[in-house]
Amino acid sequence: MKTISDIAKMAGVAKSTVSRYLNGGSVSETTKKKLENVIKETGYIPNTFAQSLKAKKPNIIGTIIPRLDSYATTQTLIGIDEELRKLNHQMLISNSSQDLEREIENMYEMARQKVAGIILLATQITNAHLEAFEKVDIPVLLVGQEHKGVYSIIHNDYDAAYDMGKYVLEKGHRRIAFLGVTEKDIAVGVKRKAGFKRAIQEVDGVNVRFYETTFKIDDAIAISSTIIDEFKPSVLVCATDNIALGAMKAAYLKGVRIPEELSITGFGGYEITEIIHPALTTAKFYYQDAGRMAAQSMIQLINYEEIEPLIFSKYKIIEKESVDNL
Amino acid sequence: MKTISDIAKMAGVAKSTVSRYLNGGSVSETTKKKLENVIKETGYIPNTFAQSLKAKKPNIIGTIIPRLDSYATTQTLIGIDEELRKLNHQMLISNSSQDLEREIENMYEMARQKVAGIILLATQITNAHLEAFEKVDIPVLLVGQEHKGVYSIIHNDYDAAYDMGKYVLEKGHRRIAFLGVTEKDIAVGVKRKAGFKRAIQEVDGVNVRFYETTFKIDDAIAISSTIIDEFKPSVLVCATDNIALGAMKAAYLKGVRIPEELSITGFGGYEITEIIHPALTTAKFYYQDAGRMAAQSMIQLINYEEIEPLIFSKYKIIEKESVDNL
DNA sequence: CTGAAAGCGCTTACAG
DNA sequence: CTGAAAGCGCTTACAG
Repeated sequence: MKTISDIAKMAGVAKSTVSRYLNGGSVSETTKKKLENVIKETGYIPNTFAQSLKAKKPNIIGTIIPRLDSYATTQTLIGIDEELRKLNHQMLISNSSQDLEREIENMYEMARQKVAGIILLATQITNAHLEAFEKVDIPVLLVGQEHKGVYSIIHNDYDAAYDMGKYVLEKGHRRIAFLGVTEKDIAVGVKRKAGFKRAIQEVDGVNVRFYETTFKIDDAIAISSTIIDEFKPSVLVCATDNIALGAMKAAYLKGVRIPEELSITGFGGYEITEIIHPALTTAKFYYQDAGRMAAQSMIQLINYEEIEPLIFSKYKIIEKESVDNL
Repeated sequence: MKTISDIAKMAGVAKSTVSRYLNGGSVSETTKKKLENVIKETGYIPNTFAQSLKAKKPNIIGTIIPRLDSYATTQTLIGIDEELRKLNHQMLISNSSQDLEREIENMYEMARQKVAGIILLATQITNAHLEAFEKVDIPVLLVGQEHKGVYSIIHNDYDAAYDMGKYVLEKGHRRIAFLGVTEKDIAVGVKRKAGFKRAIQEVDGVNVRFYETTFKIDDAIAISSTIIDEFKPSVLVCATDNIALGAMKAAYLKGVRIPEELSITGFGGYEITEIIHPALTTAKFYYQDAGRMAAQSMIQLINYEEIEPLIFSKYKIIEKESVDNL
């Protein structure tokens, strides 16, 4: 691999001249031509490490994700990536495979690589996280979860769940199962349940039961099957679209018709929910938008601009065919 | 931000001693303790750029992807990421958003960032690609497409399509529509069609028509609807699972029952194909495996070991409910 | 075990 | 417009 010195030597000029040429400084036409040729011939590519060592502000934003095989994650990444590119910044992705320790390690690793800031698609915030936020000494922005003292962009889980609760009640459902996830996940496990609960509490005569599962479709299939047998709800409100897909599969396997015998709802608004039949009624979150907002906010943070500590991304109840009007 | 000099000064030792401590060299117990404390207090994080400038072999492998919102892509990435981690290497992802020029730029950008090698989840290989492969002067490995003179890992599209063709023929189908994609995509557009065609040619009395669509579900819905009206095939062989999902949606919208009135098959083996009903018969590709193989091959390449120029990833016809036995 | 020094490949004032 | 020199934050022989 050629270095700037090689190029300088070959062109018969000083390193600094090459550097100036590369960075658009003032260079005479003749040396410009010479350099152009030498660089083309050699296929010279500057070493970013050496550049960054001297350079001004780094322009790489680190994004840490819990997993890659999730619609919400990839959509958010697309939003971040596109917006950062517009703002002349680069995105570095690091996957922690749902391992909280690895997530922490990744933060330190990124700090070492001198990213300008870190966007964390968060699931849980532990003390080790808070300590890392302090130590890395660069802006950190959470997406999907909020935490006191940390800039956060969240989906409006509570309101969305409240609206979803109201919606199924309006459709006449009174025997309702809610299939949620662990409360360690504040956004999905706590907020969606709480918003839904509040809607239920505003109405009398509702028979509601709460269940818990994981984010995995297979687990959702299994427990949904049990719920259908045990409780026979008229509607099954699922905390994510994937859980809802599992519930639909369970219903199908048991020969229970949707929505005639069982209504099902989700949260997320994954593309697939519109393609399947019956299409799924769900609370759609705008992940790409949230990603774009995250990118913008991060750029503001690294420029020392003030931003809101807590930003809500919007949502919408998408009414499809999976809920029966009783 | 503290540097190694600051730490050295604070601990009253030389920079080299700090460096040795950090890299597990021999350091006395006392200075070890001292350093430990100073580093903990200051939250010192070494600058990777400076490290890499000196360092031996870089351990970052660049992966360039055409898009993020694709099951095949994310699964392949997971495989690469996991395997690289095992082999003590890091993955850097760069998304080209289906823009071939950006793909090329990303290659040069990665070379500049001194990645050890580049894994390209390829769609098309142009001359500009070949030129970039030369210039970056580091190992390049294609996944999903093959090209003479370039190390490639491909799914066995041809054989899979041949098997799929045989399968639908065995099920008694003789009025067959094949819904493919542009031939610019050698793997999906050319190979899957060619393998299928060969199977068809081995049997007499088959009425087959070939159609073309994009990778987008919406386009597949539209054209499938036309195919159903115009040609009334007994089976619609789709070049990807997403296209098949679109076809299923089209059938549903028209009230055509699957598989009784129309059989449908796909390629890919996306998770969702098992969840929907009827579950989709498809040629499953093992994307995570392919990703793992890519990671292993890349590590061999950067260590100057010999590898096969063309490696096939395996596949399997997954028989589900979407094909009728006539 | 420890330190002084050279060097990795760049950039950036500073002279000329 | 151009070059010599210092320096970015590390690592790595080489002495001691």
